[in-house]
Amino acid sequence: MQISEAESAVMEVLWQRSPQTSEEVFAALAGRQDWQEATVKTLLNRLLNKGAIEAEKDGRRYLYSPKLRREDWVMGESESLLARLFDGRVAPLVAHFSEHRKLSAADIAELRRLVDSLEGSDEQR
Amino acid sequence: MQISEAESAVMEVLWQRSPQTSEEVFAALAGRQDWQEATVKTLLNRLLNKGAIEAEKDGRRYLYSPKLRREDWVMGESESLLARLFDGRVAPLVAHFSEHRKLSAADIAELRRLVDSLEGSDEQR
DNA sequence: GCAATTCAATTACAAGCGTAAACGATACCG
DNA sequence: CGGTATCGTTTACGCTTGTAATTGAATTGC
Repeated sequence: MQISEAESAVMEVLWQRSPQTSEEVFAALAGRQDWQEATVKTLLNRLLNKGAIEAEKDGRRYLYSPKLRREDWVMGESESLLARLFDGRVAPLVAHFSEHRKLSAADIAELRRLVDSLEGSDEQR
Repeated sequence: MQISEAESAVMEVLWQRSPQTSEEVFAALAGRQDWQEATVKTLLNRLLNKGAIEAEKDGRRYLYSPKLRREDWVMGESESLLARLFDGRVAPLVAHFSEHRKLSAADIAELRRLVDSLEGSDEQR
């Protein structure tokens, strides 16, 4: 499921809360993206055709909800990036950030806590 | 500097070794991407226009070299993904992978080594 | 020197994307 | 009822991308 940049902004709104009408989505987007309402409608339609969202009729309007789960999308995007840039593994990405001094002490502490907890409940076989 | 998917395949070849002629790039790509030579030339030209590579005349042909550094490109792509999906931080990405059981024991060990070494030489202020 | 070859540069063309306006059906107000 | 507002649907349009073929300039083999 290929979601474009603009489409993903709409998805984020629906992931936050759903179902929503196109007008609500438009309102939620205002400020961040200053699109015309027509633009939002186009994006909702494209997402519908892709099967990323679904629409339920409510009187004369529609209520839109995600079908694609954010989890799955995030995982897909992440794995794709890791595959293309880091041989598919997470550690080299972390290493790359550290080599470029992009890790704060807080980041490192957070990573440590994570790693600690992972080593605790390991042995997944 | 925006590099498309197809263009990045060409960049990877040039990052591996440079300078190279268009024919060498084409040869290096064969198998992975089965493009016509014309396609490779188009991509080289687009990269030239974008300023991502440079060409040095060598008789009647050109030798192409990267101008954009892989490091910088990788960092840009990575930061963009983190910003869009993980609030700009690395740890949540790692957490997401672990929650979805995408981390092998080897990955975890590698992360631990990394974190250990980072905590050693810390205090960057 | 002229034909054939070889490069790079130009042009092509369909699909996807960002960004909308226009259209058409329906519902509501008076 | 008939005009008007309100939705969703269709159409639009320029830009990028993937994928090439064509053209034009230069070089090299006879």
